[in-house]
Amino acid sequence: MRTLNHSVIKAFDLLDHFTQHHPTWGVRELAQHTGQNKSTIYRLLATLESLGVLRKEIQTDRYTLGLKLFELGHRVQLQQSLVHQTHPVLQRVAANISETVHLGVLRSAKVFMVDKVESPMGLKLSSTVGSYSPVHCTSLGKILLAFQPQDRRRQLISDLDLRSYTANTITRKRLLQAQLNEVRTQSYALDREELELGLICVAVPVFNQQRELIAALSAAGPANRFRENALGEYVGILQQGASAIQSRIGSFSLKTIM
Amino acid sequence: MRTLNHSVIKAFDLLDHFTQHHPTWGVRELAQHTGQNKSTIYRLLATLESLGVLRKEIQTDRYTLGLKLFELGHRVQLQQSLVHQTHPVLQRVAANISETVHLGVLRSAKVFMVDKVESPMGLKLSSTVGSYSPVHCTSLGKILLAFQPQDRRRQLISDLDLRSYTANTITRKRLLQAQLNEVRTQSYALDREELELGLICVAVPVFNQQRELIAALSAAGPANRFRENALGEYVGILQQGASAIQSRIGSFSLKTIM
DNA sequence: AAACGACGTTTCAAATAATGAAACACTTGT
DNA sequence: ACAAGTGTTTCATTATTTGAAACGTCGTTT
Repeated sequence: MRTLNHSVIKAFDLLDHFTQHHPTWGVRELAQHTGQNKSTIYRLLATLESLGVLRKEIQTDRYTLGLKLFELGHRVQLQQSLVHQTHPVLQRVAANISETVHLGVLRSAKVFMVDKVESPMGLKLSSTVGSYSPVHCTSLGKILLAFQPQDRRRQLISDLDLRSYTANTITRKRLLQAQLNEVRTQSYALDREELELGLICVAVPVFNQQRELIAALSAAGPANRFRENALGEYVGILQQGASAIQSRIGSFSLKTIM
Repeated sequence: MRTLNHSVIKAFDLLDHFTQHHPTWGVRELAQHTGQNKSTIYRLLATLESLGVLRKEIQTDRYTLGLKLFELGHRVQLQQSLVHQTHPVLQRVAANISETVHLGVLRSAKVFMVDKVESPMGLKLSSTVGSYSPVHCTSLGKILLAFQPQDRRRQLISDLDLRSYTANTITRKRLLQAQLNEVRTQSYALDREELELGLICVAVPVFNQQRELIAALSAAGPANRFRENALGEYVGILQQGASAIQSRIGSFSLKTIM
């Protein structure tokens, strides 16, 4: 049978607690939060620190993610042919559209940010490669849902938690379903301040040459800079980018990276 | 006493074998290379795969670094105020100088690439954030050595392995010593095809506001584009970037990230 | 000053999980 | 059909992880 190594699982479970939201942890705090014994947590944290995976702040005795993960994480990027191929396209799109551009894939029912290029403007969205966003209130997420095969889409939607972030967030599945149908026919998706007030995004699907959905490409910017009548133009630039990616990645499939 | 978790240490030791040079491993291969039992390796790899830390290629049954590390690695970057502060400066320098720009710090006697912005030119150096380079044959390395406190510098140099990469590589410690003295007086360092033929780099030191050496900033490009009489100009732009970083990072110290 | 509380750290016997040689299952090339 | 190469599973032996309690240290409160 498949007997996994529990210590290693525990270690990575601990690492997952170090989020953008909660970047530092003390021994007792983490022990209490995970329900484990504080000795165990202490030893695991000390081990991870000795490896450079965590770093202990000398003044506070609290732990943070360390450079070893930075190093390992960037080795992955290398081997990820996807990002390597798409980044130049994103740069061009960002330059043309003058807004922050993102590339996201679907991963465990969330939008996983694979790459971004920031807007040249002073006021811009500052987001995070490697982080997750909800699917139901982002343009990337709507694209990634809408172009899923029907049964997979149903499954995903039925498991969704339509948490509300702003007054504009879609919180009813029927409404989401309807909007996804619309997205599929018009081939682009919008997020009108549904995740954050003042933030508007437009996204289009990215297919490989077998016409399998690979990712979604979006532009995001402040609502007051968004010109309603220029929507067609935004979509056009994004679609141009999407097809540039398509011709670059060929028959690349998500199965080769996930 | 300090009793570390051996399983966790072993797991990260395995991860360190997945390098740019050798990105995939099979069970037996890795077992032989580490001198461990193949059952042990098998179970550790299976565990890491179940966590998304490794990914098993379905066709070959070989393992590669997975998206979980990509995710964790990018969480570190966030918390690393250094990169967050310096990236915009690097962008400006890269635009002004039209070459690939790097920011590196000294880590375990090697140059650790913290950030880069690629040249807008077609022909450019394609390097890797999160990787290590030798100190004795890179402009970044020479800066990071030259501006070390004297005793630390002696220690570092005495432990160095002056491996030869090209005919230009400095392989004698006396010569390196002499050049470092020169670097210190002129406040910039050169690498004239010492690591790779056809590649020339210029670097300057980056200090914090306490005048402690934090990092080195370099521009790298093809030798045939390097104009000898424009050296002063390159150095000027880099130094301008270095002082922009200095005023941004304030009293930031390497102790807070390493 | 002394007592307190909160923290990381260490101890040691008991409980548990990791180990490795061998057998197994499977694929690939001869 | 065979051989040689994979990854995978087994199970008794071995070594490690575990957790309650005690310890040392810091800053705050009495």
